[in-house]
Amino acid sequence: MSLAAPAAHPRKSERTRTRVMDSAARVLRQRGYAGARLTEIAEGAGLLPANIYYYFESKDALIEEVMEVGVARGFEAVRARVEALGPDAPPADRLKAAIAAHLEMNLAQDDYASATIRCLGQAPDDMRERQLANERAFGRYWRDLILDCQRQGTGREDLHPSAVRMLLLGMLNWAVEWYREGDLGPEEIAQTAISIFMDGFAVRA
Amino acid sequence: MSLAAPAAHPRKSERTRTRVMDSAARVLRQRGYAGARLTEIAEGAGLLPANIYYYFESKDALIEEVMEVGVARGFEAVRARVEALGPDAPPADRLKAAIAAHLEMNLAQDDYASATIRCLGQAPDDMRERQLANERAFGRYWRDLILDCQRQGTGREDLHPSAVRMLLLGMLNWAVEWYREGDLGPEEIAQTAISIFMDGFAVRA
DNA sequence: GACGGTTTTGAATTGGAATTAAAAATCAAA
DNA sequence: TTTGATTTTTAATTCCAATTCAAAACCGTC
Repeated sequence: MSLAAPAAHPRKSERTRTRVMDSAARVLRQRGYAGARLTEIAEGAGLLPANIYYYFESKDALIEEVMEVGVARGFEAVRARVEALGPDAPPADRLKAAIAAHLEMNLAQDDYASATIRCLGQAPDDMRERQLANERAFGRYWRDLILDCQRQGTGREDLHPSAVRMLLLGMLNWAVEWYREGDLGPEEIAQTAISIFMDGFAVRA
Repeated sequence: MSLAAPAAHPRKSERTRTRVMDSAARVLRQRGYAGARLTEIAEGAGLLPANIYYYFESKDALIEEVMEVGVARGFEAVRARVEALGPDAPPADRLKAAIAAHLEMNLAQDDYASATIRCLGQAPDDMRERQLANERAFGRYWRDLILDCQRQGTGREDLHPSAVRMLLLGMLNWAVEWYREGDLGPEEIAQTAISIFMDGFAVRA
């Protein structure tokens, strides 16, 4: 009558469950997979460690659920921003929008998305496998954004599309590691990333 | 008469100590900071876990030493490749050489360098502080490579140099997370990275 | 082949964090 | 206000990996 069945309680404690996940996402973003202690997560949610087990099977189950939400939200944010351009927007604009959305999402807004990025590499093998499977649709979406540019003639065709994708996503994802609130805000960083990725650092001849 | 005093033993066991560090670097690269078990490190070096304490104060001391070597080697590889161009090489060429060296070092050659990259974000706060201090010289070197391009007119001046540096290094460092031996080798990836970073993905008008 | 220093071993010990279980408290409704 | 379900607490317990320690084994040298 409980455990890992969120829908089983139409009751009010749904709220608490969410609070636990929010706290977990924050801690995970901050400390990474292995550094995250259940005690700190519980504290952040305002309850005792043992209590978490009323809502989640295990620590790993909690983390995995956070990561699922993270992927979903990241994907949604990117897609929404891209689709908002309308169906006839040029592929290059779509790609730029995706970059901005991804970066802003991860730097400014969502602990879930950035926690997911940080934890993927640290999670145990089986968990990572499942997670990567989850992200595949997201990966395809990026791949298509890039391929559309190439097909339409605005993206260079002499570059291996999947290398392009990985390098681009690396540039964006790694920002989670170094970004701290300060002089340069997420929007400026996003614009810089777009500018470098699309036009390059070199001065045009 | 031992412990953390490598120079105290001009004896032959210097060899074993190195073997432990090599193994640690490999495991660290593979599993990350928290995922690395002393047991696995010992096994990889062909000795028992307890034996490690004959050579190192603690697990953390071992890891920290690996990371120090990692930074040093990474820096050295980049600098060597850049300096090899000679003192009059154009800044853009120097920057390109640095990118290639960094990427190839981390993807193909050195467990120490890539272990360092992976672990930095996961290490405990005090250790990370010390490590970041260590990397500062490396960071300055990259900064200068970028600034020289800008000063000389081959690097765009409308971009914030430190944002450029972080995004570039992100693109390179993240490759450690996704790269697996396969179709695309380190050299091809390096060339793609250089091409994207310098000239951009967009087709020139 | 015995001796002192060096290195390895095996068998505890420790410590921290996850997890469990059962008792208490809370709460919503009858 | 009682009652049954839901939620929280308290107090173990378990588990696992790091660490310690004292005893052995090794090794070059006299």
